[in-house]
Amino acid sequence: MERFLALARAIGDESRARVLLALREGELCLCQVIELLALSPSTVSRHMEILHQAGLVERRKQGRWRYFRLASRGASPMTRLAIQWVLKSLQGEEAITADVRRIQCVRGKDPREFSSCYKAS
Amino acid sequence: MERFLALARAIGDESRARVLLALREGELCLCQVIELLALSPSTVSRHMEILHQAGLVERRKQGRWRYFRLASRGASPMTRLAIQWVLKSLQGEEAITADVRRIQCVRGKDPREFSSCYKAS
DNA sequence: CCTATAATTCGCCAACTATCGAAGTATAGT
DNA sequence: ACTATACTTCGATAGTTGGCGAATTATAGG
Repeated sequence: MERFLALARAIGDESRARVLLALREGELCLCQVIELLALSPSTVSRHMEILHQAGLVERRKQGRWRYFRLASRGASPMTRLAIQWVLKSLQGEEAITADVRRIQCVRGKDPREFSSCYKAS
Repeated sequence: MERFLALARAIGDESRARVLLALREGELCLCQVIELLALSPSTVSRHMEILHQAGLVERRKQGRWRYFRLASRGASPMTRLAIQWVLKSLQGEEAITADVRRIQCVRGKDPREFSSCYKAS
């Protein structure tokens, strides 16, 4: 029950829900999420910690960067149900498609390249 | 997006999640839910209002009693996905099966009969 | 009418949450 | 070593949430 409530509460925040949808297209590092949400690094770090604690995202560290991706293989059934629910429910939402568009230009790029990329859009 | 967040937040509370699972077996009136959760009437009334605002439950008034049931036919796809998610995720949880057992004795009965029924278990 | 029961509304309080900025850690490049 | 960038941790603060009891409304039955 506690695990389920942690999932629901992690999802029930607009910023975190947006991150989950953004991660559907592939992993992002923290600084990319910071740009996406336009929140302070400390706040975003906390959001990602909550998503990780709930089991919704997996993390890896590479050099200076911390990358996040949706939990998938290896995740518990309850976690996978939660991810499927949020993806299915929010797919097509205007706020989400706008995020996907804005984040397009930094997908897969080396973090050192995209610093000026967001300012344009 | 707001509607989705309201769904997630409504579900992300232990008492409200328990109510949703209890309603799976059929409608309950407020006083039955009060007994089930062992919380004050005002608190439970507020919980049910939140579930109703989110679209998760429908209400009807009959005499002195306010009955609640899961939203089903007529509910939006987003709402139905949320209900399916919580039912699927929590089915079999110990806390839930205990609730189902405790509430068995008042299912369908006239509310005037079940006042002493809970005290036994 | 009067009473009892069911439910709602309101105001209060304690606990939790989202946010920030400041300070600290970690890593890469010079 | 020094600097710059990425990230984390901590403390403060404003806002939200969940709980209660008291007061109110609604309905049923003497």
